[in-house]
Amino acid sequence: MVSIYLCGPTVVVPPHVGQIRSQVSFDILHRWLRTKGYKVLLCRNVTDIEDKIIGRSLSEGKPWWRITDLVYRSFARTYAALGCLPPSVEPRATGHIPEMIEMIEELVAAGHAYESDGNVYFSVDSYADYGSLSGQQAKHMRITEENERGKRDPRDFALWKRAKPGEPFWTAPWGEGRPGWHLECSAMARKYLGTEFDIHGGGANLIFPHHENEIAQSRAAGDSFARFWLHNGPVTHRGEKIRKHVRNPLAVPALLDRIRPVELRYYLAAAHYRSPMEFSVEAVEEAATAYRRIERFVFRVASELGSEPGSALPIQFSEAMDHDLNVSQALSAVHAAVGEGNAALGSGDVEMAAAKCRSVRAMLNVLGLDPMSENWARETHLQDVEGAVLRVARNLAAASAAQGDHERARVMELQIDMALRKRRQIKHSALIR
RNA sequence: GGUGGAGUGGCCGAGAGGCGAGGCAGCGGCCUGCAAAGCCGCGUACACGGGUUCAAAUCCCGUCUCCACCUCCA
Repeated sequence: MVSIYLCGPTVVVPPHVGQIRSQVSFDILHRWLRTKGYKVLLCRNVTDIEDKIIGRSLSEGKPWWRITDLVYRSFARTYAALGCLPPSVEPRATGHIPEMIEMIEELVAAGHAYESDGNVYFSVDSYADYGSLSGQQAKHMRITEENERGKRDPRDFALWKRAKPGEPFWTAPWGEGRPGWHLECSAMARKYLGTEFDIHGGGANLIFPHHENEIAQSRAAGDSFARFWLHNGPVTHRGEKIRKHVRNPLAVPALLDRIRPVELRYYLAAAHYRSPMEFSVEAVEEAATAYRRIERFVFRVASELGSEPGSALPIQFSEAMDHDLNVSQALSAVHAAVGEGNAALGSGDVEMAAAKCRSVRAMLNVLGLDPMSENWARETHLQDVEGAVLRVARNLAAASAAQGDHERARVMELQIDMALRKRRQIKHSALIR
């Protein structure tokens, strides 16, 4: 059994590509561990109370829970659309206030935290190993000047934040307020995974301060906490990090109106999870072209010979996956099998073609990219319909031409052409915006 | 200022001392009534300058450029 704590979303605005990349990366880890025969206990939190949520709530005049509810659903739909397996547990911060208060009390009792004017801070000085994950050293840290009153050390961070007038609050021994972000994860990890677990994952941007602070809190409270840390690389766009905005052109729900989810997943999966990625229209289109070749092979074999998914994986594939989830290299085994399968089809070796197809599907299944899996079925059917309509239209045009009605044939061809061009345009324009 | 990471052929993107990952695009060929699809073939790339080594994209030293983090950001 492998226990994993994965940092989930702060549900304030719908997911952007960077957040989705993180989930896809860890979904592949999840699938690979399962493939290797491990049971996986995956805990992915939802941060549903936080400054920006309160900010949106106040500026839009909606209750905070209405915003988090809507945005949570957007995340859930997006994860599902991209074929991410659901976590074993998905705890919300606001559902675990008692556990958090209990942990804060432990930290206060142990001398690692102190109360100051209704806030409770973690005392960084009290934890000797602070900085061990990120390599950050206290003496070099930049210090911001705002709101430091009440802290003994500017680096100390909040475990409990006193509510300002009009803000949502919960009642604790220190008064009315809400938990600090970092603490949520420590408390929920302990509740669902115990005091020691195998892997803690998240985006590299969380290493400092979030994960550093989690370690400090949990260890100071006596937990061993995570044995291994995995961080996925950032996604940039036009040379910069993708920022969260309510109206974000790279919000995934909007992208999915125009990009097939499976192609977005292929694109995000194809680079090594730790590499930085520069998101661009061209790169996604290239990835999509590559995926479609794989997909065509699978559909062709399935329609001609039928296909059930295989389970045997080529050794190159398994070795690549075992080597720190080298999906790029693993995909080269997929492409090799597709090429061999197509060649077998060409030479009429149906046994070989069917075998290669099983192999391809087994590999793609590990990556969550099997075109015949349930995930993509709806999309696949739509594509089938589209293909069928197109074939009929082309046949009609050809028939008209054969009967000598070239005028009519020409009109039909133009109409088909226009429809295809329109489809392409929609795909492109949406990405650029 | 500190910390972490990156610079690979037209493009995307692995690799990390010796055999040119793979994909996309391009070119040539095969197949096909044409086209599409498919198959086969075609590339001496590793930011720059030094060094180590029989051998460097890979190790060492230096330089440049870029990104992320040091803000409740995946």
